[in-house]
Amino acid sequence: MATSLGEKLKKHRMELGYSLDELAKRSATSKSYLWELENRDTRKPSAEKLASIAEVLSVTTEYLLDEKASFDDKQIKEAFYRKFNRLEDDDKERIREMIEAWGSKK
Amino acid sequence: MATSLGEKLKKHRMELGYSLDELAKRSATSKSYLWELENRDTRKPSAEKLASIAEVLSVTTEYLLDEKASFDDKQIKEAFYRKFNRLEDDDKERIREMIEAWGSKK
DNA sequence: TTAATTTGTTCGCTATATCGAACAACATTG
DNA sequence: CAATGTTGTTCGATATAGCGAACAAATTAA
Repeated sequence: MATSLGEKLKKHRMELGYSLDELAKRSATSKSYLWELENRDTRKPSAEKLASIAEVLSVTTEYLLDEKASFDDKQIKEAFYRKFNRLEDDDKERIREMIEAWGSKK
Repeated sequence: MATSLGEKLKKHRMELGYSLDELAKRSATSKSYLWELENRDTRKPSAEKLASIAEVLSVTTEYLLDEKASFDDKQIKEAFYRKFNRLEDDDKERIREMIEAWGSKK
């Protein structure tokens, strides 16, 4: 199952239906460099770039980097939380309230 | 509490009682580059390097990268996380959608 | 069909990541 | 004290990260 960084990037990008250009715009990268990351396994992106891409793809950098890592729920949840954490404070608060309310409705 | 990458690296290295040279040998880096990472905040290490260092320091790359992250955030995160996970599936989905939407506004 | 638009690919250039080796400051030992 | 070892610091050299723009292939519009 050992999937390379490039394969993972491509897979998750396609799953979201993004073109290289689209992903480049959403993350802090360029189309051409994304292509290199996907197709040339000699590339070593900076932590910043990779984190930026990982966020858009809703995965963790750990998952992207680890050749052996499989894409399980933990990865998704971690990424989910990180996304939540980047919201503005009052947006966070509203989400918390919802979770609170829905969590006790049963 | 905004701690820079350099400050965090130094702090955790010292806590382990490692010299620059020692950390360089244990991770896949050089002494001189470690010094630059700690003292010049213009450096942007590759994901590989950072992951290697993070592993030796027993911290995550996410923690190292996120200027705002502090250790005590973790408990809060865990609690929130568990609560969210206990929701029903479609409630989870709605929350996810909101985070997605609010996260990409602006 | 052809024209226009969207995608993926290549290429050359500049900035910088990263190293080894030299140097400085300081501690330790005899 | 001098000698030796251990840290931290600086610097020049090299490889490559990462970009924009040009090009090619595919898709959609007309």
